[in-house]
Amino acid sequence: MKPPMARPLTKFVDRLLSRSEVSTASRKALLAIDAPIKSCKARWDLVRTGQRVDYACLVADGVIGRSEQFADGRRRTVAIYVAGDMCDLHSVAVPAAAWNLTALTECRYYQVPHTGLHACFDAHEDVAMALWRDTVADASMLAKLAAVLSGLGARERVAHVLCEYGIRIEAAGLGSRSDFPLPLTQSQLAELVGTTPVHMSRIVRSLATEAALEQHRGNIAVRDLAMLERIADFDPTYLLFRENSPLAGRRRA
Amino acid sequence: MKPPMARPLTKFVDRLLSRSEVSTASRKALLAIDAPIKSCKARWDLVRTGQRVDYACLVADGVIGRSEQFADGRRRTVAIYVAGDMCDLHSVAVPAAAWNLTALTECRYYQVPHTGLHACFDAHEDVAMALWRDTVADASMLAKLAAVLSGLGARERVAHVLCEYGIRIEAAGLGSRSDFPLPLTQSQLAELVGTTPVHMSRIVRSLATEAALEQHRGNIAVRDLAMLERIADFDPTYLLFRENSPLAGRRRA
DNA sequence: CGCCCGCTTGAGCTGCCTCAAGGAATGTGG
DNA sequence: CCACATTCCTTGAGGCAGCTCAAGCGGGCG
Repeated sequence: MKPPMARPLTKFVDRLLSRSEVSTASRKALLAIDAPIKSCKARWDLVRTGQRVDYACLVADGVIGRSEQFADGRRRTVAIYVAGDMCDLHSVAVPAAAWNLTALTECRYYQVPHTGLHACFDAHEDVAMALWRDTVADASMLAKLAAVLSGLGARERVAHVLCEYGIRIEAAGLGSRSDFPLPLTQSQLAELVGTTPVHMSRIVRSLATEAALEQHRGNIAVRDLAMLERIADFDPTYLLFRENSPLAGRRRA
Repeated sequence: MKPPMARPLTKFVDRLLSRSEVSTASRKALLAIDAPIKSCKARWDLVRTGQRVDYACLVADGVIGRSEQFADGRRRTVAIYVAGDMCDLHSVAVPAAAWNLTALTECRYYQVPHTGLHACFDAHEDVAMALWRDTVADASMLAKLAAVLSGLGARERVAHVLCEYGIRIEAAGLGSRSDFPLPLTQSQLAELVGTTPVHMSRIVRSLATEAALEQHRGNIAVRDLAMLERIADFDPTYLLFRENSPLAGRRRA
């Protein structure tokens, strides 16, 4: 099996470009970074709370979740990352993790050395801003999730997560927002939206009729996207895509 | 009334130092930034969604909340900031706000020009890292809140918020974690922990007996802090204070 | 004084959780 | 190829945490 792309950071650079301007020189520097690729099975912890890392994980394939664990062992997922996402970019600034990264599906990922990122960061001011901006986007998604968790009912929360995921998948070029792969288990989704697996099942059923969801072997097709977005009260502004992008938000007078 | 300190960023620099190392030269540069001070009454929106700003708000006095608004007008608060916090540091990287900043009490705050921060950021590498690190800490609190909101009951959520707030107040030198000012309304707290004001009232009562809380004119005294922390399953690691700090976490084998 | 705002208390309703069991799909060993 | 385990989804029934609606109460302030 040959590597999926010659330059590990290709997809990540695309991601940065969806939010920031980055000069050609800076892009070259980023693409020059080399990073070993790893793979792991579902349920594997890539990083554990307290662990000190000297690389950041760039998802190449599969879905990775960031979770917090309570004393009794229960976990809650607070973010999910797909191909092209650098799921612990923050680790460059804070090497001792205060979170867990877990493979939610079988995964491949690059271990991008901090040294490489740091060098780019120092040498190219626009890279520093782009990385910072991406960190902010990540935080913005967390803030949104917190708001959604505290303010909406379970059905609306699920709808919201689906909307966000769809757009991000589209941004990553892995599908369209109305038809995309979603290789997660209902239990895993439940852990993300703060419900139980049982209730999740009922919600999915109800959304399936209301927004005309169709599921086929790990994929989701949304026939009535407008309805889904209305249920979720969804506005993609918080994803911080560039204003000229078709993915940017439109609402808010 | 004379200004509370000659250099607007004094407290902010202290804040940075609680998480990062910053050289004396860099500190001087930060302290040299000048910023106008403003004041406003409770309920005032300092920044609204969609607004474009060229300054960041540094809290001098009072409490400011970051909130997300739903289509029906309901708001949920996802973060609160006290004196010394730069509550939209992110705006340096993302000038178009995707959030609201609202004064929860009467407030004074500095409008710190982005240009000044940007200049420091460019000239001093350690400032860039420190700012990034603070952004990450902010995100870490959001992640924690999301986890707490989705995983704990209302009573536990309130306990958690109190623990976090207490430590942050202590870090800011405004009180101790077991006796601190909390000038927020029960309705405002409810908005932060995702409950209703009515239920908030009952929770406060129950915590008051369990963890021996005492309230006296806008202040809270926690007689049984250990109990409160146990209820909340609280571990301050996620606040990312320096490891040698008395505020850093200890748990997690 | 009277108004408004924040807190409290009560009573009834409901969204969601819990517990429990059964079924489909996939994998594993004999 | 079949017996069996495991994982995931589904469905039902009962219970509770927390919401809603409604009313009363105290304090600050015009």
